[in-house]
Amino acid sequence: MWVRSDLDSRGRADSIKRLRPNSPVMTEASGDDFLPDDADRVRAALIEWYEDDHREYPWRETTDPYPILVSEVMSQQTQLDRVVDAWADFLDRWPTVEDLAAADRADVVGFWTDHSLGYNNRAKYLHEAAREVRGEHGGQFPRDPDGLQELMGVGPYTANAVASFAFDNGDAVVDTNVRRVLYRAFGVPDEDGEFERVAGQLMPDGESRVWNNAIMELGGVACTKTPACDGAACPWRKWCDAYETGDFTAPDVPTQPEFEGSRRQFRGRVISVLGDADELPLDDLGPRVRVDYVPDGDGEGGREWLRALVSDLEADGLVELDTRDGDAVVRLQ
DNA sequence: GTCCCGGAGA
DNA sequence: TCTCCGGGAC
Repeated sequence: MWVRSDLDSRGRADSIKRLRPNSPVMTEASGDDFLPDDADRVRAALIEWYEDDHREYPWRETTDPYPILVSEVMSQQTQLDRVVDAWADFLDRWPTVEDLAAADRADVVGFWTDHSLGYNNRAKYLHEAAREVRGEHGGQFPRDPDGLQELMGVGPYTANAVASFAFDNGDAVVDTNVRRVLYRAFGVPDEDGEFERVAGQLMPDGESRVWNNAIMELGGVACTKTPACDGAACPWRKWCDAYETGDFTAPDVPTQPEFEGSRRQFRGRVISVLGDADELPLDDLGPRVRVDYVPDGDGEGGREWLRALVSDLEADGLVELDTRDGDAVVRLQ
């Protein structure tokens, strides 16, 4: 059974908010929060899932902060595929932070341009950061997020990432992937510093390296904009609000496109989904067609909305809607 | 994601 | 003055 099937995530968010302001009985450790009661199982499940299998990137094989910083800066603007080559070339040319600090700015910017790494301001920042490490830190990177964040071009995100991956000494990383995961799984509201607060509470103490890798991997391969819960064997399915309700809305998932275009788009998606799943119940098809599918919803994105869409496709001779045994099953015609 | 700038409020 | 926040640029 669902541990929290009686709770509505938004209603819960509201009640939490009323309790929170400076309530003396509310402490970080009070446990009254968005997380399930068995949060330790949630943590263990994710780490196990990550360690069992994950994408491999060369910068995950080092704990040297310099190459890690380079990878983070590059990743902020470029698809990971392109970063892999550029990263290797960059380190080939400037193997250490001292080498980079000694380089001419124009060469670093030139490298950025030659490798199509986007806004060359980043190259400037990276070069400047290297000089700060040399000049203000004796050639050694700061080992904590606050120290790292003082480096040019290093904000809260990158500071935590480097502190985590290099020194296993970071706080919970909060990027759009993590926000999406927390919003969907536990109904964490998109307001104030709620993501940061809950993310920090969820992260196991002193395990920032594996944890931040794992939760970002989750958002990167399973809890994607169009979710792949089953395909990626998401370890949080039994705790996940969105998996339970079928509502995969998220802060970074664009809301409905123009009505006319959307209908055409959804028709196409139905066909595409059915293409690699021979037949699907209506409610399984729904979430794959639109992330904000809610079976019980009565308007756009509800079961009846989907049934109507499928009926049109059936009339066009594209799909088959089989309602013989109680629930409707859709397949390609 | 980070920086910078301009406006609002203390 | 100084800090916080939104908005835009890179």
